[in-house]
Amino acid sequence: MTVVPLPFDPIAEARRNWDAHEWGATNQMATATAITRAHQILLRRINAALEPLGLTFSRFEALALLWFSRKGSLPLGKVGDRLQVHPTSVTNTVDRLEADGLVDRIPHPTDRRTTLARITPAGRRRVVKAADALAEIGFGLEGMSPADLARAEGALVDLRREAGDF
Amino acid sequence: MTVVPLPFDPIAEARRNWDAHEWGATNQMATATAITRAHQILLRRINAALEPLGLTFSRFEALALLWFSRKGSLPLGKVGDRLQVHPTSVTNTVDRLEADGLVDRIPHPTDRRTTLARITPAGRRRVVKAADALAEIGFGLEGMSPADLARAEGALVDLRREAGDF
DNA sequence: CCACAATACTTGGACTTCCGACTATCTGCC
DNA sequence: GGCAGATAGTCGGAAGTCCAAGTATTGTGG
Repeated sequence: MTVVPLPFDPIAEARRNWDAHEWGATNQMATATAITRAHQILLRRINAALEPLGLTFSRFEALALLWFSRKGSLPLGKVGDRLQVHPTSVTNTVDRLEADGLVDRIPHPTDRRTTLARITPAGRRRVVKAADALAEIGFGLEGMSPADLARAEGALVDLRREAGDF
Repeated sequence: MTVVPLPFDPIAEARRNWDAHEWGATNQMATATAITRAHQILLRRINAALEPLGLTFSRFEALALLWFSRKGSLPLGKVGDRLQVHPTSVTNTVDRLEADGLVDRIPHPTDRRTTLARITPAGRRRVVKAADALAEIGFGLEGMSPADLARAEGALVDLRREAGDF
């Protein structure tokens, strides 16, 4: 992908245009754009760091969740709730992790509707390597000062809470 | 999608686990997760608001960019630079906008390699409606206070700049 | 106790994004 | 002038996300 620095901040530019046309909600527009761009940057860097390990960010998130879980397994639905993704995305993610032998599906002991995803020993080894790789690149956020990290995280708490993230 | 509030902040939880395993870069991990979740929330709300208009967020961004441009047209490459997306994504987006009659492709007057995307009158009408719809929902950021909007935007400036956004 | 509703997951389809590879065109330097 | 390399865009394929719909199982109210 071409990475050619622009001679100006595109968000400041958008702000001017937005105000000129009196479209309203300019501050929200600017913040939404900033979050979108930040996410694009993050995801590209993180996925690039995980690519040699045969993982993507979403697979890593799922794997880390299982790794942190007490029994090393969780119902697929719980995984979706925690990662805030659609059930079909969980199916897809677990399919791929299972194909790579990092996870397996086992039946729930009492509820036959439910399937558990369980991290395998290979999965545990892989997720540790991936965590190292991500820590190595500072999760793609090396451009941010500690103060900015805290500011960004804090500013987004209310949005996540109001949206039902917790 | 199921939206079941969790009884705790998953990021605080991840922070504890991360620290317990001494994986490093905990602050970056937390911020990266917050940005990822915020983006998921945003994108869902914005696309839901645009769906009745037959648009998606990426198509809207491209359309708005053309609408703001002086001549109502831009080379496809410029669109990609401004939106920070891959050239193939621009091809895809413009294909769909063109199929809906909101944009057309015209040759560059002097450089025959280059194709311009030009917004049509229908495109101009549509983008105004879409901007109204997005302002109506505050770009999906109604959960954030004005102070938090500014904090988030400010905290992400360095990341964008360092990544070549401008 | 049994029909109806809710829950858990999967399948198929649409959309966006990226990468690698390819064609066409322009630019620069010998 | 002409060839090598850069630039612009497209195509095919892989991956992620979502929605709508379908199957299987569990829960519940009359």
